[in-house]
Amino acid sequence: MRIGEVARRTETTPRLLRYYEAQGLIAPGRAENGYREYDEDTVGRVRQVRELLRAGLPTRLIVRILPCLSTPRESVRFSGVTPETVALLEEEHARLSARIECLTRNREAIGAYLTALREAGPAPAERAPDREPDGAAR
Amino acid sequence: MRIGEVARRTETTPRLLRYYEAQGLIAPGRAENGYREYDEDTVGRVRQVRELLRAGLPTRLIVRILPCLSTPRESVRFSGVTPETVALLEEEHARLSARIECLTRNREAIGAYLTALREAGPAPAERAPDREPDGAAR
DNA sequence: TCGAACCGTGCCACGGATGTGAAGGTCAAG
DNA sequence: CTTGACCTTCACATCCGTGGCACGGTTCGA
Repeated sequence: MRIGEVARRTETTPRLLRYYEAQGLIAPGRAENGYREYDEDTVGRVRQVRELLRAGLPTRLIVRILPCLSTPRESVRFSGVTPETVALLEEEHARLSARIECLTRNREAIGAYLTALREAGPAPAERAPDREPDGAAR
Repeated sequence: MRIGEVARRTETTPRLLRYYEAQGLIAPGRAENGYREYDEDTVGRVRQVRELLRAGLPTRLIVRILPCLSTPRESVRFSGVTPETVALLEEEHARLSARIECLTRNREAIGAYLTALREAGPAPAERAPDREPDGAAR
């Protein structure tokens, strides 16, 4: 598969795919004519990268955790794992946990606030009930 | 309290506090001589901001959710909440959920990988079993 | 065979985010 | 007066994601 098709299927652009390659996030092969040659997996991989980026992870980090996530689980390439790699992963694992915890705490705070709002008075009799009584959330 | 003390107590710098102010994250008063005047709450607020930033939230977002989180829960200032604000909060709530979900999924993938590693062969008879048998995480 | 569409490289630049640094002036106190 | 904390403003650095342009090679169909 060539770059254009991958771009279409991942809703990105060739430009961005080359950028990701430069960042070490994907590593396509090359055809004889110099064209990049992508396999099927790339599409999923790119999607995962994008998802992680949207979640706020920097590419640096993604580069490091992706190898352990993307390749098929079956083929156990546990052989080449150095203790350093393990330490790195454990560190990232902890980092992610901290991040998740923080986000969860704050999400819950927002949730609680919203709940309180709804209970305390959806319309303080001010003059409001004029629009459609049902508030379609966006 | 002046900027230097806040900086010390939040482990930041005056520079950064001015920056946060420019971003709308804090809003100190001013003394007659032009010096910024911070109240006690600022310290906690700054800490929370930093935490959220570390968790990967952009300041834009923090600016908007912070007002609902920081001020004391008792004094219910539910009065001035427009429907727009509520919608905004709901949106952010959803966004946070998505983010958390994504991070959780990937953290678990890392966790699973690590577990598999440990089970498959902590040391392929190379020379390892020497450290404390219990792995204190981190 | 010719052109269009595609791919390649390299480079420059923008825009926003999070900061940091430095210059130059003011204020308060020893 | 000198020192240190504070003020403002301009600039710079980095990262991430993009866009653009130039310039050349490849593929494919009319």
